[in-house]
Amino acid sequence: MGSAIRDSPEERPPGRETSEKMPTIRDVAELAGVATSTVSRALSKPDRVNRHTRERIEEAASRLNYVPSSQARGLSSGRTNTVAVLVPDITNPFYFDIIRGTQHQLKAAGLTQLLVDTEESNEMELEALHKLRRSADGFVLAASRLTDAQLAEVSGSQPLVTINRASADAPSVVIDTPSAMIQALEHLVSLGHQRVCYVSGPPTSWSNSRRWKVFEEDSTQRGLEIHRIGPYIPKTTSGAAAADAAVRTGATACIAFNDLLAIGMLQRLRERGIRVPEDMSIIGCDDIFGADFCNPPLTTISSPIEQAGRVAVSMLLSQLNPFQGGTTRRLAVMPTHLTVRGSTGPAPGAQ
Amino acid sequence: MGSAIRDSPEERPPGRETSEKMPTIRDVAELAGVATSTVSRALSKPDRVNRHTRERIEEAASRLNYVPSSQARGLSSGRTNTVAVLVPDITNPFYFDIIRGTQHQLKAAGLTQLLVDTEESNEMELEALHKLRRSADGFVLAASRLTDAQLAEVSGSQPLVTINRASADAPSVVIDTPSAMIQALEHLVSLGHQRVCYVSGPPTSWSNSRRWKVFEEDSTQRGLEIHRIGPYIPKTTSGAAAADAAVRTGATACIAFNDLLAIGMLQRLRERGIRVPEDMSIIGCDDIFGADFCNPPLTTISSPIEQAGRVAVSMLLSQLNPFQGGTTRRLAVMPTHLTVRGSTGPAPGAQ
DNA sequence: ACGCTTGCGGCAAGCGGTTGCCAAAAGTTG
DNA sequence: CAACTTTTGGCAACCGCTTGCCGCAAGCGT
Repeated sequence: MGSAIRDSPEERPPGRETSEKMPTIRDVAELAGVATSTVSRALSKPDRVNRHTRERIEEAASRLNYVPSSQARGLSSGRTNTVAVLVPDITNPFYFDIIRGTQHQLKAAGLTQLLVDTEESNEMELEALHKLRRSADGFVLAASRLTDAQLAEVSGSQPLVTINRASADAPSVVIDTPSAMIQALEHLVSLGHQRVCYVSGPPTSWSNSRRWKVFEEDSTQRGLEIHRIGPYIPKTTSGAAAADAAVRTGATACIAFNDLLAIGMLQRLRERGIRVPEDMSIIGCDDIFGADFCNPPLTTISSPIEQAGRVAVSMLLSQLNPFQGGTTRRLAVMPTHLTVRGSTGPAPGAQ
Repeated sequence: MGSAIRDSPEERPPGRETSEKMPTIRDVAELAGVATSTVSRALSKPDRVNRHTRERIEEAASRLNYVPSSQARGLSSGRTNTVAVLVPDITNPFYFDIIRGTQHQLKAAGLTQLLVDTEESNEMELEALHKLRRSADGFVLAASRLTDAQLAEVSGSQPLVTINRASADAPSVVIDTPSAMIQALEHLVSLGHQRVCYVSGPPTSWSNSRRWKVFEEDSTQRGLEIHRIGPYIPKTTSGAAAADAAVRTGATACIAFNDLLAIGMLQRLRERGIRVPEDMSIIGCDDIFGADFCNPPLTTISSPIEQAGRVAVSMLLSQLNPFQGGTTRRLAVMPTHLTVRGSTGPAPGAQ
């Protein structure tokens, strides 16, 4: 852009009929007979301009079908009106719900969402954070794979909130799996299970370690025999290997890192003729799409995932506009509970 | 921004320690001892600048941790390097796969994806198209709910490609359900079914009418007794009503608009003690996440959904850069096939 | 050695808005 | 009616980057 030629203002290059030039703020100003600055103000700070003038401007704008360029706006104002949401795996239904939540809340605030799939990779996450620095006003990191140090550093330089990843350095919304994990173990124990197994997910996942920790502590306290297998990639396809390993441990019940893994196990066990829940009970985590209609329906730890996404955005917003009331919470804890379905039952041989 | 004060260049407003000013192209130019234009060129058209100079610039850039502002870049170049993808329902697994496909291909091309959920609404779709005109170089409309006229108009003013919505006015990638629909009916007939029912989806969905049309024609030709129920919102929750209605028609087999509906029906039928496939066969459409592990596993029409997303982006790209070889196809047809699982079986009473 | 093509880098004018400052207009007050 | 305050709208300087046009200098052919 930016030709220095200004000789014949009416001259138009031939061709290019595709779309007549888009109207700019200048066009609106001209049509309304005011300066561009007035148009700008009329549109973004309505009180700063006389009502009559404003109406004239608004009419001109709509007559021209004018839409301000968010690019230009961002350039001069410094804000992009965009929030980037980073998820480790866009195909995982768990994140779908988060995405839905963030999308909803962002739209309500008039911001646009930039969705990024980091493919479970620390590097990609870091890179995205870096490259999008200029393009987003803030970030929502769902299940960040960053190290504590990285997180601290990033958080120091740009507004961000994490989901399912507590940190002293960044505001977070965490899903309170521990309490439901205890409910899950309670449930298993009451069904007579003595040998339980935790099927673990990604080693870099904060929730994974958190779930394991609670599992271990609580099971130990209850005097259960505990096993741990994994780590597995949290997809249904890893479920087969997990199922086989689980069977070998001799456990009668498994709690899987997430539903995807649990569902994969269900499929494999069925394939091998191992009955669920008669021979083995399975509990998942998250209550994602599909957990209610798999076979058998999955007993799982339900969490208000979508709400978590919404809360995350709210927290981010209050960080971006420190005024507007709204205490800037550093931590939001979302409650969870055990949803009992068909994949858990009495331990084999229990009376 | 844009204070007119330039008196004391070193003066800095107090506070604002959050993040030191981001480096601009100017800083890089200074550090490398060249003009900003040279930096700009070194970074975007590497051949236009001497190798030695380029290296010096690159080093300076990385030393400063420089990331060009896509906003400013877009403002002057006219391109946003962003493509908006509009889907009717972000929570529908079908679109997940599309999103994944587009995201993948866009990233490969160095573009960013703007995801928009239009909530099955014609108005929202139109509005998004309008508001994002300036923010995106092009659009991918998945299962557009626009009318033909609207689509024609929009398509005339901005680059766009549709998925599952053929149109003379816009390039499209359509999933060839018809051929698989015939496979499905063939499958049912060979199992002895005589009375079949189509469970329809959104009336504004092009694929819905398309599927119904083929269903009707082919069934008639085969001399089957046909029924049609609906329309239903394509979610599992509508499946219950659909199942009840289907049972009342007396049909022994149903083909549902999509898997969501089919899965919902499966659940309801099970609840009512109607066995699938013994008492009734169910066929879905799309082969989404979950179709393989529901109970019973769903016989469905599989489509290369993710690939459709990828192809759509490719077509859009060749529209955006008319050069770069690559015939600008106006239509891509994705093949489909019937995947037989457990939800279909011999017609009740058939020998 | 000279005119010419080429390669490389700089100049500066924008892109389309926003916003600090200011002055004219309008409203208040004594 | 003059002096003073408040509105309201315009001016113009950017925001950070791209790009058309130029000019300088090195490479070339004869």
